[in-house]
Amino acid sequence: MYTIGQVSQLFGLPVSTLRYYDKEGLFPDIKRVSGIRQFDEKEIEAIRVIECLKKSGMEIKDIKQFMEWCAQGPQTYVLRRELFLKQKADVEAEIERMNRVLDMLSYKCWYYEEAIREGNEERLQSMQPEDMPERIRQAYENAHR
Amino acid sequence: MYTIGQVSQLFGLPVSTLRYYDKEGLFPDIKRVSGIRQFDEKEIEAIRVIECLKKSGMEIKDIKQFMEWCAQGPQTYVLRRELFLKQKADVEAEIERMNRVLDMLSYKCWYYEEAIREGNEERLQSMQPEDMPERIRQAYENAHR
DNA sequence: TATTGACCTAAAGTTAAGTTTAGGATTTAT
DNA sequence: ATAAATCCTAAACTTAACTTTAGGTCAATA
Repeated sequence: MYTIGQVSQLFGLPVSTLRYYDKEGLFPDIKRVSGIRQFDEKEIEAIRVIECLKKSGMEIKDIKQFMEWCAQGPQTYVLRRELFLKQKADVEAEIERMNRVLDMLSYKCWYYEEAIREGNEERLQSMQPEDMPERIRQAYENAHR
Repeated sequence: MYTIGQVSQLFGLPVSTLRYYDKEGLFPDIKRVSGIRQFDEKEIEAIRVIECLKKSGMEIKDIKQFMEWCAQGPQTYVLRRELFLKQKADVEAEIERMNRVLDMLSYKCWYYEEAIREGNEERLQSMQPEDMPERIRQAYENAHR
């Protein structure tokens, strides 16, 4: 239903990336008409899943494994569910880590607001957590443990 | 106060990585005693910041730039604050994307639970969002827009 | 005293995920 | 019918962030 160029537009992915994915086996049974790839609904959903699994930290070769499981039918449902459960746990952990990063960034934003106001870091550098505003102290302590 | 090996233990970072960071200019005025690096509180906090900025998507060369600003004193406070504000916005956006990824993963977990229960994907593949359980429909639609 | 363990440098090697290049074939618009 | 746009492959190249290797110094222990 779509050419590689249309899919490229649709997802904002370079054509070369889509060809690379195909070469790596991520579209195991994509159709071709005189050599030209025909992306249909199956491949479109595959791309959504690829983007999702990539952002969840999976490598291309493992995504390929998943695509092969899909081609193998019902006997791999359990494996596929396990995979998604694991990625879900990984992403939840990653979001937690990102929230800690956010706490560090919030603390640093506050720190430089104060430094700008005061013209130096003297007071800030010798400040103990208990002397910080409550919100900042919590961010600081979360980021520093 | 710490040797490179102790810092390596403390942060779970390979010694080679710490040397690499130093070579890339991330510890601009680390002290040495007869060639051996002395990591003190300043470098320890630098490593926490490096980890934070790296996870927020910054490259080593830009982190180096930040370390140079720190060495330049109060005249770069504003630049440093801008930097942290930008990274904070980036991380907030990233967390939003990760929540969408999580929605896709939740949908897929549900999908395979059902597929396992039913032994095939017939019904699931022809299912419209309005026929999905509410929680799943929302995840599906958030992941597919 | 000799050997072990922790430190050092410089330079080469690795890895993943693309991207670019070179050389064609095919399709679409004029 | 011809020119421009879009498609194709294979292979070389790129980049960031490390990691490994080879060769060496130095301090404490057996």
